[in-house]
Amino acid sequence: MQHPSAGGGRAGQGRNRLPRPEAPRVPFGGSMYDFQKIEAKWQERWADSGVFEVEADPSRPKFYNLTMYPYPSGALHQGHVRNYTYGDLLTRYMTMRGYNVLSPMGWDSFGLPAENAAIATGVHPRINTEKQIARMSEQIRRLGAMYDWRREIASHHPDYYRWDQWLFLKLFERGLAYKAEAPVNWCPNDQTVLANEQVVDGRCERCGHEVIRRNLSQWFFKITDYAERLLADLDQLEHWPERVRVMQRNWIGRSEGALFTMQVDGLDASFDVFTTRPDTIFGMTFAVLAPEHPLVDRLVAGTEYEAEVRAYQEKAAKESEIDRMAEGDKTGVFTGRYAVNPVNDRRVPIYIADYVLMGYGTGAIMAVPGQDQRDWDFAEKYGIDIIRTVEPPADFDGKAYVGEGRVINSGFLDGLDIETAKERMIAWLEEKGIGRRQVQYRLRDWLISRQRYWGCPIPIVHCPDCGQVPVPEDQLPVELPDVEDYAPKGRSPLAALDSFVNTTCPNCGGPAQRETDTMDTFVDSSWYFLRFTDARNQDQIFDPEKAAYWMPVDQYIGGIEHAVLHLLYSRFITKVLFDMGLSPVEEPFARLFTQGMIRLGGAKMSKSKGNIVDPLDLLASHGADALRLYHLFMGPPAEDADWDEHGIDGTSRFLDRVWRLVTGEFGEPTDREENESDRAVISETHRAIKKVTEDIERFAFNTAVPALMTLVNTLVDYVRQGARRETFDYAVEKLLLLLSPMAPHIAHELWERTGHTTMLATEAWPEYDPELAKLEVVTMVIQVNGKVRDRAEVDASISADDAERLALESPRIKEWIGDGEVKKVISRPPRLVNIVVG
RNA sequence: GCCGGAGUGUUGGAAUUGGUAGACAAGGUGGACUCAAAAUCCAUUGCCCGCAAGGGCGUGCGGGUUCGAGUCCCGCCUCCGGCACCA
Repeated sequence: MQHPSAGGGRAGQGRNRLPRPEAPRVPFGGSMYDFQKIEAKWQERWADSGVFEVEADPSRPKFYNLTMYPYPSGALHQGHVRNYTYGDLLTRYMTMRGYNVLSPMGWDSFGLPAENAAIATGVHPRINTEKQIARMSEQIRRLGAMYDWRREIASHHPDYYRWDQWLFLKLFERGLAYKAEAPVNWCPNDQTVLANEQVVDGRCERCGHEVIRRNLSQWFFKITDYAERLLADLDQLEHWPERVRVMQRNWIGRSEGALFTMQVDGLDASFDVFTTRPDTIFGMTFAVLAPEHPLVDRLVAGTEYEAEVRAYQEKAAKESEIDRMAEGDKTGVFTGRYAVNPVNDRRVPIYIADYVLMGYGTGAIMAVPGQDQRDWDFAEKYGIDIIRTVEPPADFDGKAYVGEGRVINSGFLDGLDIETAKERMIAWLEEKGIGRRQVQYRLRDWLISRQRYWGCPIPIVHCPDCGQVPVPEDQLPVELPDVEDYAPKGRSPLAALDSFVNTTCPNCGGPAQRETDTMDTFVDSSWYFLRFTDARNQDQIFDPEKAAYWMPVDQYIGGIEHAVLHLLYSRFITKVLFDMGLSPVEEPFARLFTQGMIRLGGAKMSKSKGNIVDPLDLLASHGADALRLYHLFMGPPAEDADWDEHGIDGTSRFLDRVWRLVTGEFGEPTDREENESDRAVISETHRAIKKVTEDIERFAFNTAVPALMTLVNTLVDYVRQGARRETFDYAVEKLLLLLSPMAPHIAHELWERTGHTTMLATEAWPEYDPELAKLEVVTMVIQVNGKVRDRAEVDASISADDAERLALESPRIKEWIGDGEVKKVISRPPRLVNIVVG
């Protein structure tokens, strides 16, 4: 079973496994160039040249350009095309700018689709996966997207996942990986547990099935230890989209408040509560425990309330998240016990209710209906007292009051503003030793074990005597064995394989059993960008020196769907590796770009909806350059875009015009004297260089393409009207340089056909001359009272006075002024003069 | 509910700092070429009035600031996304 990159050969080795379709396209007239042939030719040349194969070289400026590595589904879709088109444009552009550009590609190749296919067909996921990888890498090559394929990685390969296991052991050593029993999210369809991040609206992020809650013993990564750093460092990520940072901030969910202990009246028991409103403790009229709270049993054992409480607990346990939230109306039951409010010794009833979640804070709350709408709803329903501790405004007619105001009914806090009262109360709690200041996060630990086959085995041995024993590093990788039956039965298929499970304890040598769960595939992807810096290293996860040169990723491009999944996990793991002294950076991705989705008829393209526009068909009918160019042209890269079936015809026509322009079909230039029209062409060429360069820098590819179209339209007119050879050749040369990152095949072919012996990809990006780029003559608008009434062609360097004079002399303007009085003239040469008439 | 983003021709979109609204495409219409069609080329294409010259209106809605607002401010509406019984 050959790893896709095994042998370390050049990209050429795997090429052309799929036959290139014959050009079935109805060409636009007889002049259509043979893009199929040209694409094949240049893809081979680029691969053979090794231009995009790079090494760390501290003497040169680096640019690490990364697109999110794909799951090898076997079929390239438009989202991939958009992604790789943007990425490749930058690879080529930055290469021409003189950077040492690292652009690697790999495969996120563990995961459920391959395994589910295996269950259906009986074919081993490895066989399927590697077939898909071969197909997809071929398809990516056909886009003309260039990568350093020598660095190709695939997460299902033991050379890769042994470092997943190594990483796991390092986290285990540091106390950042632990196994614990907890209520977890279980997807009955995928037959596995899920991390919180992988549950969306109570449903499995993958398959959409409703998730249920189960108490299971699972492996976690302690990402909560890094909550504060993950939150604080978001501020440094100024080149990330604001909305991704907001999503992560929301997800981490930091809140400040106080934690304090309440005694249960008449029982030697207490429980802690967290509140963000310590200023309102005097208003507490009841307390609520989550149904799963461990204290509940003791509260009700042997009392008349026991039966009802147990019934409620069972009901809550059975309900899915969706059911719980759908109910709207708050429910709960009284436990028959009272807690003592520490600030005034008031006895308050203790309820259990499912609106209090075991997973957040302490799983118990003080309830202050006067200042909390949820508590108000509950108090109203169960007839519990309501005490306001913040004075609402006179005109307030709502229920719970959560706004600003003066504190009332609160003993020593009365009269204070809320903020001061909070501080005062925290100080009081600390002084009395019953509470303290507390920062609480919404973020939970990352549940990383999965009860599925096609993933990285967790390198732990369970020994009856020694407990959890890590597999020694020199015994890695723990290889994923072949199994007969992939179907999950509530536990990993590996558990059925005695030869895998039964082993000896690395510690005492006694009989022991292997952990049979596999790791979440997001573990694989949380450090792959570091592996790319040193992908073939057999001795280390990566060489820190190489990582020091390449990291951080300068530009990361991918979908928004990973805003709080992959992008949060990667930040966490990078910080851990930083703390271990391996990663040179704490933040892996300096710049992040999240591309919009491609839709068709307003809906996301998907196989199930049957609204797929297959890029492979377009590669055959219009070619890679036209396809790439249309993706660039479609709209702002960050925004969703609707696929227009005619759109690619437009970019295809454009390329055809370029071809005919350069090959002389619109006319041949001549050797004549230079005149005004030649200087205008030079000037426009420089403006195009300026525009395209600036637009690429600001990720405005959708306006960079029109800049080239405009230049081409001008050059077509120019050559038809009799171009001067020297000027024409100059403009065409710049045009091809500018076009090369966007439509590389045609640009390279025409570069060669215009007599260049160098490879376009390694030419320097053109510079523009600001003087030449200036317009000599511009259209100045003349307004009267803000309305355009006349226009004049003026010298671009016209003075304000001259512009004003010219405007006032215009016969049409004179007419508009009539006998009105000119009160003011605003002269903004050379664009505009506005005459204010009273 | 809280937070973030967006509303511009028939369509995708452009207008980077307040200064010609609609670049560039797509689609439409008319024409040239052709036996015909495709392709290509030319013209035209925001709405209304007008034979024309020209004029009026126009960037979700209502106000405001300004000589001048798609752009800035205030108040709404609609859509998209995130978080949400998180104490």
